[in-house]
Amino acid sequence: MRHRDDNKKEAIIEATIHLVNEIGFASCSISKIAKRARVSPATIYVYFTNKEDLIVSTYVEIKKSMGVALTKDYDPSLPIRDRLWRFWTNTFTHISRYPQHFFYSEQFSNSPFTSLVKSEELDTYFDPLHSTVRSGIEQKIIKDVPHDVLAVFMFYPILLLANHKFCTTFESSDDQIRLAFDMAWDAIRL
Amino acid sequence: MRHRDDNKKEAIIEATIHLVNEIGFASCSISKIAKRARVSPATIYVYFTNKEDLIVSTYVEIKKSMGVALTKDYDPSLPIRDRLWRFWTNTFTHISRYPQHFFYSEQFSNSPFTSLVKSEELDTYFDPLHSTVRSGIEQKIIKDVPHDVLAVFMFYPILLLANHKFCTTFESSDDQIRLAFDMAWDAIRL
Amino acid sequence: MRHRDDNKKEAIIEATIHLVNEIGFASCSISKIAKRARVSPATIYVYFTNKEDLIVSTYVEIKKSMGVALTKDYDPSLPIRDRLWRFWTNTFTHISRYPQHFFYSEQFSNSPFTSLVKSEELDTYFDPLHSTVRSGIEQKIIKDVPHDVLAVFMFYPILLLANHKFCTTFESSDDQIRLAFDMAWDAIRL
Amino acid sequence: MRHRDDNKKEAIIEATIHLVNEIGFASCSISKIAKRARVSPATIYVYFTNKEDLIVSTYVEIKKSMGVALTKDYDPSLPIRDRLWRFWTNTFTHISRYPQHFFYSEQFSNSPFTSLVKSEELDTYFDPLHSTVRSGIEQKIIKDVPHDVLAVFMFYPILLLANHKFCTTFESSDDQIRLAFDMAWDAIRL
DNA sequence: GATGAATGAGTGTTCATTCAT
DNA sequence: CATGAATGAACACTCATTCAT
Repeated sequence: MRHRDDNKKEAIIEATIHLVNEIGFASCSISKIAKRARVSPATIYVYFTNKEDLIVSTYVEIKKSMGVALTKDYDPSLPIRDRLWRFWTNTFTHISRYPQHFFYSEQFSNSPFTSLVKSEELDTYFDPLHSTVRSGIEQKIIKDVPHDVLAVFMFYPILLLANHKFCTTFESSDDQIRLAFDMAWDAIRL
Repeated sequence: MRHRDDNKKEAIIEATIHLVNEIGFASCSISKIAKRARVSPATIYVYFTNKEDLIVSTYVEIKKSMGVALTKDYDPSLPIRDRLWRFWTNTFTHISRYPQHFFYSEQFSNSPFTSLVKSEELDTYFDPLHSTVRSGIEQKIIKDVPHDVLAVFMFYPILLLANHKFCTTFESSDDQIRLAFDMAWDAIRL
Repeated sequence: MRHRDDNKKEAIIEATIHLVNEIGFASCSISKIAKRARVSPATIYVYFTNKEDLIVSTYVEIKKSMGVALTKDYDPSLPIRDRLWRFWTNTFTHISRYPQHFFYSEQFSNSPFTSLVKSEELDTYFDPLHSTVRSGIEQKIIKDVPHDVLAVFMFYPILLLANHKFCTTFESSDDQIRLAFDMAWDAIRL
Repeated sequence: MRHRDDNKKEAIIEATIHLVNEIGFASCSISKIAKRARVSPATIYVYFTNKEDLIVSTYVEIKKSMGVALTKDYDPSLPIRDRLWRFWTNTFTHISRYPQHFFYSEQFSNSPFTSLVKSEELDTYFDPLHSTVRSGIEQKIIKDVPHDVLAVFMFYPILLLANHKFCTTFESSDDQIRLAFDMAWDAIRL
């Protein structure tokens, strides 16, 4: 018996991401994905139970790798602001490197598929962010508002700035990234 | 000859918006919309040249009415911060009143259809925002960064906060709205 | 009460012929014809009971005008061969002048609509041909075979030769027309 | 994996031919063909890329088998007239055996689809005809006119005579076939 | 007479999925 | 494991025709 070919699974996921980038979510069909990944449509059903599973799994994969990238050099001994700065720049670097992954997750987040993701499964990857924010609040450095409100000013801006559909003028130069971070920091700091 | 029934066109647009809210953009088909609007699928093609036209037109309609709502009590004699505050609260009020319109435009913005909107056509509706930001910068009240970067901290946050998919804890109470505005203001003010 | 507008009826028929030439029989729809004729689809139903009627009537119109053209200078006092020669050249002249009509009738003849034409209605227009052939046989100048077999060699060749789909090399020069007539004459003469 | 069922492809082609005979080219839809062939409409797209491909392929298939039938006993050592006689009778035999194929190709030839056939692909099947005509001309037995003009008198008459829409009186008796051949021969011989 | 609105039935085609190999 | 064949259901869209004006 042959083993499951992880290359094949990965090829399918990569094909999904690229196709979504090229033709959009709605026009993305199993057969097109199969053609792009150079496998048979039936093969996709070896690795995923159905289209929904493929699309959600692809998202989860993207989010996981993003979580890993964000927190790769997490150092709880650093000051709050420096820790946040690292998250900020790591996010930018990661998005710049994998813009297609970013675009996919943007489309996914605004689709009804979102509700199918078990968020606990992903949350652990972003624990360092939560810890940092939590201690920031405890140390009276950061405003004492719910985490998701803070996220609106500290993390979503990166996604918006990196998205050329929304921000046509923003260039990911070091200067601009630092400037935007200062704005985010001004928003959340006490 | 029968005369054109504007109610019918509106019914089609409303059906589109509601369906997108219920089943999402991708699964939204002409025949489902027709059923929802209680017209024949063929009738949709009397009012719109094709599906794309229907979807884009619906978005434009939503955006226009949003623009009108935002700027309805625009008063250029007010201080910058007060003007922004009005935009902020108007947006919240409008989104709370028409959450479905809001959800539709969120999905639309993250779809490949976005590129089909002639943005100039809509821009005029949001001119007061641009003027306000511009004079804020001139008066050295607001940071001198590109408008879309400012928007990331001043306008998109409202959309995110109002979106219960992203912010599960945020309640649109007056207190919270004011608090969030303060954060936005801290981000952009000099 | 307005009178029936013959211009309008004619415009519809002309539009039908031209459209068939451009996009073919199968793709020819009432609404396209209406657009081409600059009338409303509903107007077509003022002049024709349905699509079938329109298509058959158009064919009949074409055939009638062809019959008239063929026999316009019919002179029963001329010798058989000269009479046939006039039919022959008249046909060529007419087809060259109205190639679109010719193409339409070719498509029509090979469709199941043909069976709907009351051939007697048209036959009278071609009586001179039949008389000529009949006296040719009686005078032992033409072979004594059924008229439609004679037609296969004396009349259809013109249609085929004039049809550039079948005959790519045939040029309607006087020489070639005379040469082809000689061949036809050789086939049927005793 | 299931293996491709050639019977299925043939069934689709046969269904196409028969339907065209029954209801005509224009009203022939994919779903009707599918129903006739007892397959799903989708299955047709396994074997043909689209409707056009199906229709053209069907024609090419018919033409090929006709070419083979015409030239099956081709013998270049026979006299010109005898060779032509064989083509003539072979054509008649073939058309009588497969009248539906004949009717299909007549309809096809007068449709806009004709232009899609790569004629070179088919020409080779009819090479013996061209050789025969060519040597007939060289030997000064046949008139020195373009091949397609000769075809108008030597080959198309068969199609017309066999077509009961055009020739209602012609019976495919040996006598009549021989008589018609004599007429054709008179037309082209020197 | 003339028309644009309106539609049920149909178009060609693609879909997600299953099946047999 | 891997696949091309096969399909019912759905897709966006157009059809010929009728209706109210």
